[in-house]
Amino acid sequence: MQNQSYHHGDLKAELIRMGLKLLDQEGYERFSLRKVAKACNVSQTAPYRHFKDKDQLIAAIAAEATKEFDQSLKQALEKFPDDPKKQLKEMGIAYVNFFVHNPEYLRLLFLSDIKSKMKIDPCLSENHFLDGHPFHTFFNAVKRYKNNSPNETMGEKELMLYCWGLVHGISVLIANRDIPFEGDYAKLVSSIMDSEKFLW
Amino acid sequence: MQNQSYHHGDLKAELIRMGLKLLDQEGYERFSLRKVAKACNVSQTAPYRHFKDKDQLIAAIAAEATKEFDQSLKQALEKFPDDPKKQLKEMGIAYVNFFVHNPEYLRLLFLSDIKSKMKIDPCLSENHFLDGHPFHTFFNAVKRYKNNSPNETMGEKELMLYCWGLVHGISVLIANRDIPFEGDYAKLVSSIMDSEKFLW
DNA sequence: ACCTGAACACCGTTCAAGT
DNA sequence: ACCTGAACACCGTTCAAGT
Repeated sequence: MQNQSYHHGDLKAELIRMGLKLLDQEGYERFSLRKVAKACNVSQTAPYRHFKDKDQLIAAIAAEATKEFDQSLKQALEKFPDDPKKQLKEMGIAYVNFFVHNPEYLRLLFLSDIKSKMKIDPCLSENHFLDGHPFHTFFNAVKRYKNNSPNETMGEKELMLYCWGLVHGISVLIANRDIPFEGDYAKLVSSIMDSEKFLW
Repeated sequence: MQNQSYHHGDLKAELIRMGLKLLDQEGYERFSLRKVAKACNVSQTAPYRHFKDKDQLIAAIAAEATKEFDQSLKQALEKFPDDPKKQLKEMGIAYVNFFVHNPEYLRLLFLSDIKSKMKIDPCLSENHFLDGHPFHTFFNAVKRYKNNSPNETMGEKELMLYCWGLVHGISVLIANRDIPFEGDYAKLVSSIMDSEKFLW
């Protein structure tokens, strides 16, 4: 497949791809630079030609995961192009589903000391408001809902914190198995999302 | 103060206390057994008399943090002994405040691989339903609210996931600075909690 | 420009040995 | 029973050296 990659300048992409894979398999806490290098069949110091340090590799991997995440959210929006409220609900469900199926991404994107890892890619860092960033995608959906719902009393920011906070919290609790309920989580979640009491 | 502790069997408590302090100062990712031992003026292997491995120390520290957390929640409940709805709201605010002021506890309690660290203390593990555990405290508050609100259409479990998820998500986003809003977070949060649209 | 191997400081953990 | 010191395997990172 990628037979022209080794020793040819594709190592950087290879490290990111392999890193993502190992991170998924072994978990964030057992992730190591040396393992990634070994898995790519290069020496332990080879990654330093492409990344300043371990944190920069992690940042690059996080940027990749962020891209996948953003795509999942956008995909959900497409289901109801004309109904901002349904869009918001569908996106919330997609949010939870994404992290339930990729629990290690939660640690990668939200729990690591990303502060120091943020400088490498526009997907991370303070430019949350650029297109391609989940925050941007999510916030836009919230704004469309707000503009379309004259009876909504909450402001955009409150709505954003409320909606994101809710789906994020639910994702963490379910993906991490911190909340000990047996049975069908999807049902629980969608029953929350469907409740007319809330904005959904 | 604790002059009779070294070489006297108090090392275990000392390790937990010092571990909590170092975890707060240096963060979960830079936490190390050897540093804790050195800070307690014992050799690097001394902790192994009291804990099977590093994870068991972390579990003991997490149990301590869990206790503090539970006390914060219970304290909030006492403000409105007769109003389950106000209690729930007040507890939600306390939840967010606790983690905003102890951001490292979020990593400790919810992001670490606690699965493997759970066997040491009743505060963790599957006995979420025992008294002394925040889950128990929170769930009871939800039940009281539900029993007192005949118009509430959501079931207990949905309410639990909804309430816990919401305050947890908000805690993570604010404590981690993942949501880039300038200004007064407390105001945003309490405006969400005060919204009559939601059960609060 | 890109990669390697030796080296250093720091980990977690085990084990034989001391009191 | 409780603690120490040497030792081992594994880290991240630096540096001189190879192509």
